[in-house]
Amino acid sequence: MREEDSNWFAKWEEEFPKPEELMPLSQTLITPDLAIAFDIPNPTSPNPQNKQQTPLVQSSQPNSSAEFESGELNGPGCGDEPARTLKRPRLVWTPQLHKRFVDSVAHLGIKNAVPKTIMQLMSVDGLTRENVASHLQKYRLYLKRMQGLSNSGSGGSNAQSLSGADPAMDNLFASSPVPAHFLHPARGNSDQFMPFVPHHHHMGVVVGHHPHVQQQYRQFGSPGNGHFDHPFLSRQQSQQQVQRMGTSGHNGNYVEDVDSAATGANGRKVLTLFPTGDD
DNA sequence: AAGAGAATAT
DNA sequence: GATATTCTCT
Repeated sequence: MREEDSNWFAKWEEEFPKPEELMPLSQTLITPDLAIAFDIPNPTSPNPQNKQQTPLVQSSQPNSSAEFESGELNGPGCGDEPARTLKRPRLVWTPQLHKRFVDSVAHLGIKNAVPKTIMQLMSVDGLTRENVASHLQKYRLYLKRMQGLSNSGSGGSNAQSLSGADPAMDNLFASSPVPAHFLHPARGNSDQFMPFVPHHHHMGVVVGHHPHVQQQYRQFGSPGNGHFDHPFLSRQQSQQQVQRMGTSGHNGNYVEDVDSAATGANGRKVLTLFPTGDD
């Protein structure tokens, strides 16, 4: 069909931030606090940069980073558990994260859009299946609600301009467009499935205690590749080599999705990525 | 046994 | 209300 169909993933890929644009994320399996508590020297790089203690959260970049919000503190008394059993802070679904989520779901097709697959496609470090499952549950609710309200010839994809019956709009889900085919059930539509392409864009997952220090959480390079057993390829890829699939057609790709979500026709960039508290 | 989905809890 | 956790069913 159209080349859009054949290259959908290429275009989709372009939506993602390039490695350079991603947050510097230093590979930290152990939280700084934990490391200090155990007198473990920083296993990664010496990190000459002093991490900013400023409570400033998300504003430096349109980085696609998920944020965690730590509800409880793990005092120095309970620091004997491996990081594995440590309780994860609450995941905060930022518009970026959600965008990623929606994109994944959209491109997977409803059929394959199950938590595990979505999670893999999203390739967000630290994201768990339950995180996705939980979000998916809510997202489906949102879609369902929307279907119910928009059945009267919404004509377009902006079903949200119908009755003001979508309070969820101001929260999160409205921040990313819902693919049209989501709004009406799959009819006679052949299942479009695809082998997921593991992007090694690691979105940083940031954990915050309070409006205070943020720590970087673990980073999973779960490529989900089961067929990389080539004997001659012992440890082939670091996450620095970003293999673009033959999309070398154009290189002038620029991210515009998330950022231009609120970009008016004027071309003025209104940063509404996060609640800057300005509006 | 793993995982999806709904129900329930925090 | 948002996200996590538990439970049931496949």
